Amino acid sequence: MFTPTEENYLKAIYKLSGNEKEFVSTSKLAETLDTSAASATDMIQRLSKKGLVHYHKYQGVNTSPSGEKAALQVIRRHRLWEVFLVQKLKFNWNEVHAIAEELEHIKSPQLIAQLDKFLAHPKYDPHGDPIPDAEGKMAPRPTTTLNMLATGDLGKVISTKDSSSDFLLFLDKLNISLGAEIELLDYFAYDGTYSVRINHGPAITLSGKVAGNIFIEKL
Amino acid sequence: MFTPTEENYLKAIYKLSGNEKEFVSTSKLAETLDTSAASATDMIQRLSKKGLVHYHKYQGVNTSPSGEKAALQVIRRHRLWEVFLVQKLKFNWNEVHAIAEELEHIKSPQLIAQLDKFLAHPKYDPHGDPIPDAEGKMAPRPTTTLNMLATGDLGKVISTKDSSSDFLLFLDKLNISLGAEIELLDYFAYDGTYSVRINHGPAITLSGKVAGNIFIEKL
DNA sequence: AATATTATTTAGATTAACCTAAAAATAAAC
DNA sequence: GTTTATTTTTAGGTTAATCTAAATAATATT
Repeated sequence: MFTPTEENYLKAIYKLSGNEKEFVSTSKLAETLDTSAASATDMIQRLSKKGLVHYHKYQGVNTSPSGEKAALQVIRRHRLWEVFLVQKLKFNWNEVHAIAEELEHIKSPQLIAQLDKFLAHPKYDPHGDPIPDAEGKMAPRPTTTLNMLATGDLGKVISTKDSSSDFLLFLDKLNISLGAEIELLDYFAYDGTYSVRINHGPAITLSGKVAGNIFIEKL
Repeated sequence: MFTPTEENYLKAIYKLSGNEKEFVSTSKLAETLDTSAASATDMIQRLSKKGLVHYHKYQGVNTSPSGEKAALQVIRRHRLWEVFLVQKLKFNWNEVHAIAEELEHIKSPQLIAQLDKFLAHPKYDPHGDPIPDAEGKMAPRPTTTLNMLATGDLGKVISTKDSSSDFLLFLDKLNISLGAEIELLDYFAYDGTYSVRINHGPAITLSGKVAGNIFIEKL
């Protein structure tokens, strides 16, 4: 079907282009995949020839319907493996991404079907990201981040926007996990920081960057 | 460390050279790995330069100590994944080999350590083959096959010599699984077949080929 | 609007893993 | 013990995925 590299490009293009199906620039894609712009151009052209992406020279790329379908399969596999690693193998949520990056390229449909069954058909991965079903359908990603709340609002952490190991370890240190309740006490325009209470604990300060990477369901 | 292809070659060389550490011919290796003799020579020379095999032009190859260690790690990963697939994901023993061939190349030592723990440190895979521990040590492979028993002997099935899907499905049909008790009733020199009783059931006939691929512990 | 800067693509090379065909070495046959 | 057949190696080429450097297009600046 597809090589692991092709799958990685499709996934990255799909994710970067977002809900609005915006066109993704070669440089953005190359940076995401930690490769050169020349390599990205090369692969984009290969994917374009296979009809997996829409490509306009110098303008950017987009997944085509078939490319999106392929990307969603990779994302499904990735997220199911992450659930397995955390729930069954007892990994911490910051350790699973790199391993799932490898596991996601094993394409046996039976394997994924049985894994999904074994995990009791999970709907979200350990970072709160929705898992596409076998047809590629999944729950919408949340849109509200902690920094969008008004002073005095109470919210529940439902997913992380950044799932880098560093960020997740930092959240661990702050005792912020999925399901945690966060009350926004105050906003300081001067340095863009937030004063919050986590699980009804003492007031602490969060940077704007951190607050912008925590998806919240308003309560 | 090693590419998946390098690992496949090391594993094949290790297995083909057996307990006696015999030298393996290029053609045998190429046939096993379903590739050309030229490709095999190519890879043998690469592995030799890296000190992973002992190689004498036109004579054959052998794993060196470092090559053997690498091969045992791959075999360990392969067999652990097979246990997972059968015990946890409920695959039949004939379906797991191909999938484990892919999973075995994921090298995260943490992943394997946690998987091993999750599976409660299994000593044997679903075909009865011993699983090397983290240091590469494992139980010896059995030596007695069903066709070595004497008339009237009773034995227990402890592993399969051939683990091809076809053979395993055939054993399923005969109701022969690991742990089954087999009594050798008679041997017919004329066509090399055996009359046996499986789990104290009715007498049936097995070919010499089948009898030679079933490892037995004499009871 | 012309020029400078940045982004993108093309050109040309490299590496791993393969292939076929030809050459060389070993083993088998007469 | 030559000759023939087989096995193995070498030579040369291909594809996927990468790279750097050069060329071209798009964007920003003055």
